[in-house]
Amino acid sequence: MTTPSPTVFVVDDYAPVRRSISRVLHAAGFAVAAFASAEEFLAQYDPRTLGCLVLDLAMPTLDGLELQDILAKAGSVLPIIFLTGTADIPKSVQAMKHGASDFLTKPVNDEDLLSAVRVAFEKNRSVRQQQTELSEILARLATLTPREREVLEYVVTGKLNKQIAGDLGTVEQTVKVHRARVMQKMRVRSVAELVRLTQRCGISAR
Amino acid sequence: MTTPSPTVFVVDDYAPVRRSISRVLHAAGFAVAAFASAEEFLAQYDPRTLGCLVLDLAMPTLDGLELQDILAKAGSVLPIIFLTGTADIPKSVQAMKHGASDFLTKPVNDEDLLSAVRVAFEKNRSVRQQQTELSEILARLATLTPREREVLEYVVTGKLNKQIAGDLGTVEQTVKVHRARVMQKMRVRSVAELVRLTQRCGISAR
DNA sequence: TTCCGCATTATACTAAGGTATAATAGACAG
DNA sequence: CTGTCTATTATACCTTAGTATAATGCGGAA
Repeated sequence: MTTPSPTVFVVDDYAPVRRSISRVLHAAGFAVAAFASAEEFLAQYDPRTLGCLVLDLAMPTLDGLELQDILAKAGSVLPIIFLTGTADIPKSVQAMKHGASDFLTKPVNDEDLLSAVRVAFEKNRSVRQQQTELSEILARLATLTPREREVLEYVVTGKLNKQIAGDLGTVEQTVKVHRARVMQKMRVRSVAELVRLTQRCGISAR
Repeated sequence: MTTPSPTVFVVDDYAPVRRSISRVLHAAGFAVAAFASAEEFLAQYDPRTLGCLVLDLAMPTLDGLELQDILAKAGSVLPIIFLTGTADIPKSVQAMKHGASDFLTKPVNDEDLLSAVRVAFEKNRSVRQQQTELSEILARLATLTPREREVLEYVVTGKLNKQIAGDLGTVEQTVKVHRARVMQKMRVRSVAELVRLTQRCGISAR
């Protein structure tokens, strides 16, 4: 299993634009993969790939905004740089509201494009970093038994062992055992660290 | 000292637009304050006022984007809904990147405007809510002595009293005293709660 | 100088958390 | 049916944390 290398995906139905953009990006040292339609891109795209997407707004079948929607619903965090030849303000605003990294107009200035791509790469790197940390935490959480998980939630709200025991209808010693396993499985050595971890994944919202 | 009531601020250099927009908003039950220029608005605006700003993009002296900049630098969280008669994509994108709540085109549909204003009001309400909570926490932090503050930072990283004492070059009992005062002044009863509070204001970033 | 806030230290005790060891019991998979 | 996982409980002991009380020293403000 090969990990795909960071790539700029270019999706535009107009071949000269694809070529021109690909050339500029390639000359700047980026790996580029160009597609003539959103469908082609979706068929090829490996979500694990780092990078960003340079996306034409107006395309025949699936347009840019629709692809943005599809990717978002699929949980993608690939930053999108839109390109458009038409001056459609509402669409640019919608794209930005939905999290587009940037929105450029054709003909696009080379430096603007490269700068946008660099920003997008950095965003992607940072989001992936956070995702990695989050999934590490979730992996640890997954090793907890239901009871341990329950105890965890009480612990991070600052409850005492005896209170937890009372609420769970058991005794303090039982709670201590679960609690010790929680600390061990979550790989922390203090309640403070535990609270930090769990804060990052929405636990303990009470 | 009267607390200003939630208001839609309208800034547009063209009187008919001001009137038309004010009328629509007023009819929908919003308090409205209209200004013919960014300067006039700045002279009158009380940052404590809740609401939002409906702002014309192109104006003679200070334009919309510049006002957005000024407000942002002043720490304003007043949501801005831009209005524009021209189809300038780069400006719409810049406005959105800089945190505009929405960006509408003239002539603006009444329902679009009202809906944008409602969204902006809600954003403002929510941000203010968070600001209030944050300032409450900061107020408590401000009551800590330098030493207590120092101890706080160690506590929320999960350090033991003896470790803290060692690092601060003092003894455990001293740390206990400071620690007790910290818990009292921050009005929490467990380390978990303390970590929660401090997480919200950037403390303990180590 | 005197009062007060701050930091410090000490003694003493209580409460709570953490660890080790061991045993029991139900559920479920092989 | 047997072994493993999970949950439970108990005993015992040690480490930390929390609290109360008291006292000392320092530096700035009145």
